[in-house]
Amino acid sequence: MEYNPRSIEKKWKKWWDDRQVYKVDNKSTKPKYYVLDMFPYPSGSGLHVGHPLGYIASDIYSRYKRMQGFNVLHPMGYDAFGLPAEQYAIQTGIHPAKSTADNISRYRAQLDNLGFSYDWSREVRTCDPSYYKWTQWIFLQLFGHWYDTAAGSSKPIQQLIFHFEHSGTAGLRAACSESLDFGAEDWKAMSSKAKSDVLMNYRLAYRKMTYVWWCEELGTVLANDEVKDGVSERGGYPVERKPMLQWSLRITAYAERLLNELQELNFSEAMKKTQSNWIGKSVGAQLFFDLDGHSDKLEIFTTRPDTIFGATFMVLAPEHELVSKLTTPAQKAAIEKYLAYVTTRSERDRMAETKEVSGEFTGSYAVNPFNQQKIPVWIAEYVLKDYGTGAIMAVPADDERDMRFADKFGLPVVHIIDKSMYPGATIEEKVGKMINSDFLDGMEVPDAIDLMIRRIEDMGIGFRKVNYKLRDAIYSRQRYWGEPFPIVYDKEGVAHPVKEQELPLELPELEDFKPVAGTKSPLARAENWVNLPEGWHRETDTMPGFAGSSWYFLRYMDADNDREFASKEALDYWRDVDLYVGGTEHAVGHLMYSRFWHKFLFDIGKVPTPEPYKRLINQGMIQGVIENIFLLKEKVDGESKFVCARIAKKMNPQEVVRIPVLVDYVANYGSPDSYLNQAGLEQFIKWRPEFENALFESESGCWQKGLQKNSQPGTEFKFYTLSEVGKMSKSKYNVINPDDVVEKYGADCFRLYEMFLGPIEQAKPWDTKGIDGVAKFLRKLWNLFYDENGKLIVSEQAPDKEELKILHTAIRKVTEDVERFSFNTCVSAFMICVNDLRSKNCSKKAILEPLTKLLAPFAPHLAEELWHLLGNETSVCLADFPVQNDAYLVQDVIAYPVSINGKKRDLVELPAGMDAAQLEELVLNLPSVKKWIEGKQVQKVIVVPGRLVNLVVV
RNA sequence: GCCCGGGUGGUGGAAUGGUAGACACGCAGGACUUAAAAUCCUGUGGCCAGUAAUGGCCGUGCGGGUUCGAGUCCCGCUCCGGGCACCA
Repeated sequence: MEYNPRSIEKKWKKWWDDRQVYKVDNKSTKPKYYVLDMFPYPSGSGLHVGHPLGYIASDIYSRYKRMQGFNVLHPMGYDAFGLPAEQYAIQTGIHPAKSTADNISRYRAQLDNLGFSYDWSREVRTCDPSYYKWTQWIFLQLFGHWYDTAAGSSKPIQQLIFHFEHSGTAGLRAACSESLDFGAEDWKAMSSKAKSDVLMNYRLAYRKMTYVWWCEELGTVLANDEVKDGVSERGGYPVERKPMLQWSLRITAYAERLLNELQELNFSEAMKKTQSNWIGKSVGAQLFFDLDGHSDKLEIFTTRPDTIFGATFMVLAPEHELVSKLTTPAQKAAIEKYLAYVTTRSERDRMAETKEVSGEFTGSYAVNPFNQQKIPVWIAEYVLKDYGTGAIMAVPADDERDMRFADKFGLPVVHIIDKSMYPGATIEEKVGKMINSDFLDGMEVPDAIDLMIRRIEDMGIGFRKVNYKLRDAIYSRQRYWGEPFPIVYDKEGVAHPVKEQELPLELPELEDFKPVAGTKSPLARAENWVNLPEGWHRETDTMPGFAGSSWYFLRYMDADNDREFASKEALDYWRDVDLYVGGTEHAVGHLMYSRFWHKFLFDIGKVPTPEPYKRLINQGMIQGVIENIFLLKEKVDGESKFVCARIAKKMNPQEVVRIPVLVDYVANYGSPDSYLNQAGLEQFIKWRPEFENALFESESGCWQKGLQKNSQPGTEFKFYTLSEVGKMSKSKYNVINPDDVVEKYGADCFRLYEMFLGPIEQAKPWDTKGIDGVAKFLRKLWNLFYDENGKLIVSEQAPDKEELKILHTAIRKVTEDVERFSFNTCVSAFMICVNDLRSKNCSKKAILEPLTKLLAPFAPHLAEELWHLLGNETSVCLADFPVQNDAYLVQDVIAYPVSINGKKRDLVELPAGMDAAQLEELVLNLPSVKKWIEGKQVQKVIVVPGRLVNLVVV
C-alpha cells in the first residue's frame, strides 16, 4: 500500500469534523492555554504560502499543548474592515460586504486545506455588526473616561466634572492635550459648548486638528501607502496635507505603563526595543520663551536645557499655531511660499531629508530668559507639529541637524561644551564641560542639566518634563468600509455618545463609496442616516483598521455573547493570551494599540489582566523569488549599447513583456550564459514551455517563436536569468498558492516543509526545491508500517536498547525544540529517527506508536492514519504526548575532541565518567598529542568533562 | 534619515563561548531497469601533498578586540530584509 496523502487527509478531516475534535469548552478541569494567531485581512489575492508559516507553528504548539493535557483555545477569524475592499469597490462597483464575504470563504477553504485545529465555532469578523457593536462600545468607554495621572488609572468623565465643579483644575493631575487653568466658578459659568471643549481636552477619545493627504483630482483622502514621491500612486496626481478635525485616542496617557510593563513580557528583545524606541521616553524641560513684541509665549521642550546659552535660533513646525502671528509683513510672502511647499511633503520625507535642510525666517524674535539676547524664530519642516510642543530651541554647536541648518542659513554658532576630555564622544552624547554658559561654566553636562532645570523651575519659566515620542493615535478615517462612530452632534457641534442600547450603530448601505466634495467622508452621502431631528447629525467618519483588531482576542473567549463583549466567567477562565504568533510588521501598530486598549479595559474593571499577551513569537516573512529573464539585444556595429526586456518567472506569458532595464543594472549581473537567436529562443522555450506563445518585446523589437520582427540581420540576442528576493505580491507575479502545493504533496508534507525551511523568526524566500526531501521522509516513515507488497508489518516484538535510544533521542529533541519554537530542527530530528529505525529495520509497535504521537502535532493526518493502523480508535490529537525516559539516553562512551591551542587535532572515544585528572593524563599520552607537544612546554590544560580537552603549548 | 533584524558550502539551513557545515536539496559516481521515472548505496566546504590510507593549510560579509578557545561576546564598517504612525 502506498502512502496516498490525498485520500488519507480527506478521510481524517471529515472524521475530525464529524466528531468536533477541536471544539473547546469554557468549562474544564484542565489548565487553560490560549494560542492566538494574528487574524488575516482577507485580501482579494487569497492566502499565499507566507501566511500559513505562523499558523502552522501555532497549530503545532496548540496540538502539542492539547496532548499535554491543556484545555487549548485556538481560534481564528478575520480582520475584515479595510481599505483594499473599498478601493476594489470604487473600481468595480462590487460592494465591500460582498467582496469581503467572498474573500473570507476563499480564505476559509484554503485554511481548511491545511489541517488546522481551530475551533471555528468561535470565528469572529470585525465587519460583522454583532462584533463591531462591541468595538463601538469600547470606543464609547474611551470617550467617557479620562486618565488620572495621580492615580495611574482611567476614571469616568463624571468624576472629572465633579472635580471641576468643586475645585476647577486645582489639584488635578490628568493626561490632557494642553494644560488648562480655571476655577470652579469659571467652570460653572461655561456654556455647554465650552464645557464640551474642555472635556475634549481630557477624554481618552477626543477630537483634534490633524492632517490628512488630500488628492483633489481623485477627490479622496489617501493613505500614506497610496502616496508615492509626492503624488498619488493611482494616476500620479498632486496631493497635499490638509488639516481636519479628527478623532484621536490618548494612548500617550498610557505611555509610561506601556513602557514599564513591557519588561515583564516574554517578547523578543528586539520587539521590546522596537516598542521602547517607539514610545521614546525622554526627560528634559518644558520652558517658555518670551517673544519680542508679542504677549504670547513660545513653549518648547528640550532634553538639553544646559545648552540654552548656545541657542542661536528657534524653530517652529510650519503648522505651529503661532506661525501666522509671528510672521512679519516683510517675511509674509516667503513664509507662505514655504508653507505651500510643506503641504506637499510627507512626514517621512521631512524626517528623512537631512542632507538638504530647508526653512524660512518669520521675522520675529524670542528672548533668551538667561541673557535677554534676541533669538530669531524660524520655521522648518524637520520640526514636527505632533512631537513635543512642535517647537525647539536650536543649538547648532550641539546638534547635527541644527548645525546644518545654521550652516545653510548663515546663523551664528556658539560653542558651549568642551568635549576635549572625551575623545571619540559624538556630538549628541551628554558629556563634556560647559563653556560660554555663564553660571554653568566648568560644570559637567549631567550636572548642568540638573542645575538648569532647577533654575528654570525657580524662575517660573518652565518645569521638568517627561516627554514621549509616542503620539496619540489618529482614529478617524474618511472611508466607508469601517465601523461608524457611535457619536451624534447637536446644533452647536457638541459630540454626544449614542445610547448603549442603540448599538450596534450599523453601517448604512451605500452604492457610491467615493467621498463627498471636499474632505467629507463617503458616509455623508447617506443623508437620511446622517441627519437627525432638531439639527443634530451623525459623525460620518469611520474607525481605522486597528479598532477591530485591538480587542478581537477577547471576543473569541465568548464569541456569541450579545450582552457583553465577553462574559466575566469566560474572561476569568481564559484571562489572557499565553502565546501570540504573528509578523513583526505589527510590532508598533497593532501590538501597541491592543496593549493600550487592554490596559484601559483593565482600569475600568472589564478584563482580569493588565497585559493581553504573555508570550509573543514573530514569524519571518516568506518572501517570493522574483526571477527575471533578460533578453538583450547587442548591437554588433561596434557600439556596446544594450537594450533588454525583463520578465518575471510567474508572469502570465500572454501578458506583454516589456520593462526596459537600465544598462548599468544589467551590466552588474555578470555575463549572459547563452545567446538568444532563433535557435536560442527555441532552447529557451524548451526550458520554459509556458512561454511558447509569449511575445518578447524590447525597446527596439519584438520576438516570438517562429517570428522575427523588427530585428536586423546580424543582430544577436542574449538571454540570462537572475533572481531577486522580495515580498510576495500579485504585482510581482511571484505569489504561490498553498493549495497547489497541497494538491501535489499533501497538507502534512506542506506543513512539515514550511517548518523545515528554517527558523520561524527568520525571513526567507519560498522555494519548493527541498520539498522532495520531506516527501521522501514521509514515505520512509510509511514504509516502516507497510512492506513493498502493501502488507502491514508492525510487530509486537519488544524493542532493544538501541531502538529505545533512537526513539527517546527524538522525543527529547522534539520536546525541547517545540518549547523553543525551533520547528526546523524538530523535522530534522524526525528524519534522523526514521533513518535510524530504517537502518535497523525496526517496525516494532512499541517504537512506532510513541513516534506516531510525537509526530501528530506536525503531520496530524498521517499520524491519525498510522494511529488507527496501530489499532487505536480514539483520535491521536487527544493522546498523551510521549515523555522521554533518560534511562534510555545514557551515553557509555564520549567522543572527546582534543585540541592544541584551540585547534582540533584528534578525536578520542573514552568511557563516560572519567574525571578531569584521568582525562588529562590520558590525553597527554596520546601519540597524536605527543607529536604536537614534543619539544614544547604545555602551559595549561583545559578539561571540560563530557565535552573536550584543550592544551595550551608554547 | 531614524528604529529593528540578518549575512555560515552550489542551495535551505545546524551548532548551551567548546568537534563549524547536523538534517535536507542539488550535484557526481554506482546498483536495479531494454529505457526512463521511482528506489537504494557511496561521495560531496575550498586549497595543497599523497596511488591510497591519510596529513597539512585556509574557511561562518569586511577590519579590529576580549578569551585557553569566537559563527556565537565587544567596537568600527559594509551589504541585504522589515518598519517608520491612514496597507493590513
